[in-house]
Amino acid sequence: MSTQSSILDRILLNPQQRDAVVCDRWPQLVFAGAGTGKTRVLTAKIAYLIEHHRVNPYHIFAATFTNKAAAEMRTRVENLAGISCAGMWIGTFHSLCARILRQQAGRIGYAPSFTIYDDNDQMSLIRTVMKELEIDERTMQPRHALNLVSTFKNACMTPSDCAPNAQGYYQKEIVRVYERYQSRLHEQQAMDFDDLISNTVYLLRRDAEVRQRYQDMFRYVLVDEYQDTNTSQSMLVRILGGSHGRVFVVGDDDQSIYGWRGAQIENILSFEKHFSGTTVFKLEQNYRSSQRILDFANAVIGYNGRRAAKTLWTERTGGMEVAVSRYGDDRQEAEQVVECAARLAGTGTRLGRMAVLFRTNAQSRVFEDALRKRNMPYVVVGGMSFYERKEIKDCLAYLRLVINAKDDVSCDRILNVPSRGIGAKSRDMLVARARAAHCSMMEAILTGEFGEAEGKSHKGFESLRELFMHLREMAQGGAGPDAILDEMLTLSGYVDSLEEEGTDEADGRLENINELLNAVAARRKEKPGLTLAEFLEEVTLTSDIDRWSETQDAINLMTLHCAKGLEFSIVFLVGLEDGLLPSRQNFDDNAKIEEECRLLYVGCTRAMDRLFCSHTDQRWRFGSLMPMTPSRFLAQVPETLYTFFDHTKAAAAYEKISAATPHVPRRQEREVRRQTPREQAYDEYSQEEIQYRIGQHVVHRNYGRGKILSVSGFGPDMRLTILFHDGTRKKLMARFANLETP
DNA sequence: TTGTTTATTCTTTTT
DNA sequence: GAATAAACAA
Repeated sequence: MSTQSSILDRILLNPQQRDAVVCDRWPQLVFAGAGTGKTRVLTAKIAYLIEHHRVNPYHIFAATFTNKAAAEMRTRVENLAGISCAGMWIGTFHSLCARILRQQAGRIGYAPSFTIYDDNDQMSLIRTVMKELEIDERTMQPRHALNLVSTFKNACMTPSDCAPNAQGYYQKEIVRVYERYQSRLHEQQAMDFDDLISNTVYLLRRDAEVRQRYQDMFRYVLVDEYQDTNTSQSMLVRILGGSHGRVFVVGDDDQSIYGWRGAQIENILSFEKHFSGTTVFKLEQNYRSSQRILDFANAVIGYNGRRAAKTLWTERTGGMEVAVSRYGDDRQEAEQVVECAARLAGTGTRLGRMAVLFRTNAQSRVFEDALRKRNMPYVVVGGMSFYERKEIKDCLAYLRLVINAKDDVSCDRILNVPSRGIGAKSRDMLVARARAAHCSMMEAILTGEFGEAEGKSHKGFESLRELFMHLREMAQGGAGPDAILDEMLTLSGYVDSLEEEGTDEADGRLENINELLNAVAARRKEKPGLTLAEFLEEVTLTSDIDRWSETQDAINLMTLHCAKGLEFSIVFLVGLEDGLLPSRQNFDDNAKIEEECRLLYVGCTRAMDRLFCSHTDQRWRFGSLMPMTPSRFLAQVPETLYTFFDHTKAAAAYEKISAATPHVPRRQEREVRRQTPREQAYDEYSQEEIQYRIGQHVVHRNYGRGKILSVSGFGPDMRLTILFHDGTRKKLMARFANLETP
């Protein structure tokens, strides 16, 4: 790092960005509209502090919402300031808090190796709690209970804080569930996502010594996406940064889309109230999108009333028109979007720079089908991630139990997987024994507490005891996660039982397990000292988007939420219909409708060069065709800001959009995503696949003439529902039905 | 106790 | 239509 060159010479900043970076009057708030260089300012600020103000990197606390954003910040600071950021406090709120809590676990009655429960684990726990309290799932939905518990925690309210405010039977029951849920978590040495934040806040509030320590340590507190912070997160920022006031937050109220997760848009709108003497900056020059796209996006967000005043502008005047298309149904929508993408790929835009964005994960399916049909490579980001699969969760549960024998949720999960003759009855007996001995299920197994249980289950318990004795010994002996996982897979019989099954599904699972082994090994290579505990924490706190990178040349399919913070040359915004965007579930509440509008705005502002919006007349939902109307957000965009294409009126309109996008011969492209054996089976089958359509008339040799009501599945799994002339309705496997067309 | 069939609810969005 | 839970058979 040369002494005469300043950070400001090495990074290009406009006057507003520069003002924010060099400002030394704290606290500071930056309103950064979409595509205005938010990350650039944040990283420049850190580099500037380190280099110009000679701030020790370890005195900086920088929080983001995704690991991806954190990793990006890290590497950019490293490049800019020419230092290594290893060990620096740059991370997500959750991982930074986990780090503090592991250092201080003893102070709040936890072991440093506490387990982190994800959404799935939370659900299992709340279910067992409700069962214990004898609350019927029909009177209280576990999902709803969990949401309320989460709301309490986000506001840093303990069960005893809630109790006095609880009115009526239902609320009192909820508090009872919360109380029991929380004590079970503690007994099992586990914390859920919300606990990571709220327990840190409790710790810092209660323990003056610890508080002092971290306040001294974190002399600068920086936060990205401040509009997404919830109450506990803003409390944390206030505790850490409030005393010295050196707080720097960046955000955009127009991109607040996590209200449903407790985010308080008020945190950014009234930041100045909490932090007196705040200097406010506004970044309004957009470097991402063309003028046409920006105009369209601005019109969309204009639907909302309450906003911090700002006007985005760009030097990229003109650009291609925004297209709004109407399609007959979702299948047509998918086919045409894919066709359009293929054409554009032929004119030079790489598929990796295109994205299809939708409101719900379920919408990805039609696009996957359409893309697969054309042999085009695609990546689905989010949705059911690798680490959410059953077999992977099972493996992780085993590993968690090795570290933390108090984890009953994990024990429950693997107790009889693979089956060892321990059914519901034996399980209940184990739980009863454990409770009598004041210990956890696994602890009871390890001490042989299952006693003289007769028959099959005794053998099962005994094998579990041996397995875990062995694995725990390995872990204590310093064995790495890869070795422990490998040993567990063979000794538990997990692999054997899958191999025995021999079905395509079991093969797929085995393959996934293999991939997990590879992932652990790879991670271990990158970071040789990686402990089992660290690996598990990494896995639970890492999401699908964190691993996403644009290097693959495949079109990206993801939800609007997932797309935040990303940019693409070409964006297809699909399913812009009332009930979907805005979601029907948010119809009742105006604040929620406004959040849906912001969601659409986020989607529009992802596009750099071209934006294609679409809606359909009919869409398959819940297994039947539902009539749809265009989104109310589209209705208020002036028609001059886009070109409308009606694809329901057959060829004429279609020709028009074809002309708009130059035609190129279809290219055969290889799918980047690895195919599972199951998918290969489908592909092989589809070579000779017979096409069936809804409404098609067919003849069956036993049942006679009939009409196809619905088609489900594809390949060898394709099923047909057929209404026969005698009025009977039958569901048949297409490949066995031997249908003829009359 | 296990594996199969039937009934039910469900879809927002995720660290 | 799909995934899951309860119900049922073996």
